[in-house]
Amino acid sequence: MPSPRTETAEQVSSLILERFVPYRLSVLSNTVSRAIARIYAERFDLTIPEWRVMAQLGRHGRLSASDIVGLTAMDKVRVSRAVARLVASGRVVAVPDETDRRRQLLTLAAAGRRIYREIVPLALEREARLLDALEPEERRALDRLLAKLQGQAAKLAPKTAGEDGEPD
Amino acid sequence: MPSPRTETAEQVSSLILERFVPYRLSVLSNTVSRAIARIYAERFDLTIPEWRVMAQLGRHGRLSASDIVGLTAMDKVRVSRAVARLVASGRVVAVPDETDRRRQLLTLAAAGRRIYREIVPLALEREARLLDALEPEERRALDRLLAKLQGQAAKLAPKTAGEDGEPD
DNA sequence: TGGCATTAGTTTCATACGAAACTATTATCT
DNA sequence: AGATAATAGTTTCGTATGAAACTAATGCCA
Repeated sequence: MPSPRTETAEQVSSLILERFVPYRLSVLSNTVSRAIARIYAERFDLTIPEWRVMAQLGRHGRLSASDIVGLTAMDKVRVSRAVARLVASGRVVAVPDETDRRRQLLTLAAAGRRIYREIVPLALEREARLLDALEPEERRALDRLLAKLQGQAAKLAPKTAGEDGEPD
Repeated sequence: MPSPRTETAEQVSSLILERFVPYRLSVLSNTVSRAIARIYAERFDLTIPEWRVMAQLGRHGRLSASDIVGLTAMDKVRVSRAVARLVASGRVVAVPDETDRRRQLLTLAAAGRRIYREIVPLALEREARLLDALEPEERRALDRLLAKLQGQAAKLAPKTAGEDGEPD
């Protein structure tokens, strides 16, 4: 492995895509996503946005859609659609908030809780297998790097400190 | 920052999305992507697949579409569409390969080379700004971690050791 | 109280995506 | 050579995406 082009922007005007961090992040993220999305899709007929909504409801109990927007870095359109499907499939219950009739309070239905309890260990196991490639110190380093990069990226990004989309 | 759940799969059946590495990778990748995609889109009316094709042609000179598939982790549908647009916009020239008439050999046209020379420094500058948040040793660590994780993720992934898609 | 700005959430619309099917050409096997 | 498999690349088709417009309810301020 040749020493990477890490010294700021030297090696002027030569760009090797395979070493370009945004590209590598994109490829990695998508490889990982596919591996994990299979669990949700094949075994539970869940999309990733649906899974994220369930994860938040499973952890926090009762939330409005906009709470979930704030928690998941998904935009409200995505959340709205995910919630609609979850309600349609009987995995989530929505009850109107009587103190603010624009809002609906969402909770996992029994079927949703059942699935949630099944998925969580599978998801954690996948994550563990991914991290198997790393030493313990490397995992801590990863944790720190992800946090730092996310903070920096948010500065460079436009309004929508978005989520899924197009990488590079 | 609480010590992360890195000890394999302890803390059983508790999943906090904000700490879940696949999720964090997804959010980061997409935040970075948006920041960078803006350059391509606003200033050059280029999509990311088009940019990737140009990056490979800019570096390697003359390639077939399937060469690019092999180099970019994009599937052939995406490459095909990107190439079609690049040819339509006069940025890439496609000439039939006389020794194998299924193939077309692609090169950057003059307009494509011009754009390529303009984009490369901008892309590298964005990358540099992202990495500004890291110390030099951290950048080296990032390089290593990305490589290791990509290797491991490829093992867990299905056939299509894909690219863009849906994260978590 | 009335009116204007906000917020919650949905719908519309144009675009991107990729699996699968398809066309055309080349490779391989007998 | 003739048939079958494999490869290059395109098209089809159903689905996902998000910006922008929209509906409905609430907040704010004079």
